[in-house]
Amino acid sequence: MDAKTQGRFDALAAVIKAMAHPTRLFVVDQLSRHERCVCELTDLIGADVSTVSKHLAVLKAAGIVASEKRGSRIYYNLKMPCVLNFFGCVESVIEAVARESLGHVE
Amino acid sequence: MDAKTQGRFDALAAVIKAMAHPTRLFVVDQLSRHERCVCELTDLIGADVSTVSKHLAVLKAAGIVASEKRGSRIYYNLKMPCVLNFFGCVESVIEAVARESLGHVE
DNA sequence: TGGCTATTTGGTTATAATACCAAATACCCT
DNA sequence: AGGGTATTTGGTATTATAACCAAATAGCCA
Repeated sequence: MDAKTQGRFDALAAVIKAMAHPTRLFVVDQLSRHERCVCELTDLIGADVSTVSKHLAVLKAAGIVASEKRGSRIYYNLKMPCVLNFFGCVESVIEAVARESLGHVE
Repeated sequence: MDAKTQGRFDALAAVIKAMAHPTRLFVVDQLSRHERCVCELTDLIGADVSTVSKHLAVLKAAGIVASEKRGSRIYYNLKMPCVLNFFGCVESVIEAVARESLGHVE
C-alpha cells in the first residue's frame, strides 16, 4: 500500500475510531436532535462528568462535533449530520447477523 | 441511559469498532470493487499474513464481510455495501477540519 | 505420500483506550 | 469577594488492540 493510500485510510480510520464507542455514538445520536450541554449529556449517559468530557473531547478532536460556550455552560453540536444515514446501514448489518444466527435457512 | 438504549449503541459500536482501523478500511474498500483472497489482500497491504488474517476475522465477526472457500483459497466479500456512502461522509469531515486548520476565515 | 501453497491460531510484547477520583479552572450571581 | 455550578485536566489501574514470529491446519497436485 503506497503512502498516499495509507494516509487516506489513516485519516478515515481516525474519524471512525472516534465514533467507535457506545457512549460517543449515543452523544452523536442525541446531538443529531439538538445541541446539548455537557451536564445534560452527563445526566442522559449516567457516567462520571469527567468521563463524558473526555468522550466529547475525542469527538471534537475528530471534527465530528463542535462546542460553543454560552453562559457557564458549553453546548456541543453535531458537525457531521450525514453520519445518521450510516446508523441505518450498520443496523442492517446487525439485523442480518441476528437473522443468520437464528433461522439461517437461505 | 436505559438498558435497551445501551444495548443498541453497544451493538452499533461493535460494528463500527470493527471498521476503525486503516487496514480494515482498506480491505472494505478493496472488497467493494470485487472479492479478494487473503493472499491478494496480503500483497496489497504489505503486512504479515497472520496480521491480515486477524483483521479479516474481526471484519467477519462483525458481519461486515463473509468468506467463501474455493480451492485452496478463501475469498472474502463485502456484506455491507452501504458503507461506501459513509466514506464520503467521513471525508467531508476530514476536509472541513483541514479547511479550519488552514485559512479559517468564516 | 510428500511437499507445496494458503490460511488460521497461539504466544508475546508494546501501545492505546477507558473509567473513575481528585484537583484545577472558568463562569455566574449575590 | 465568596459560594456554587459547569467543565476540563491529571493520575492511575484495568482492559483491549495490534504487530510479528512460529507453529498448526487444510487442501491441492505430482
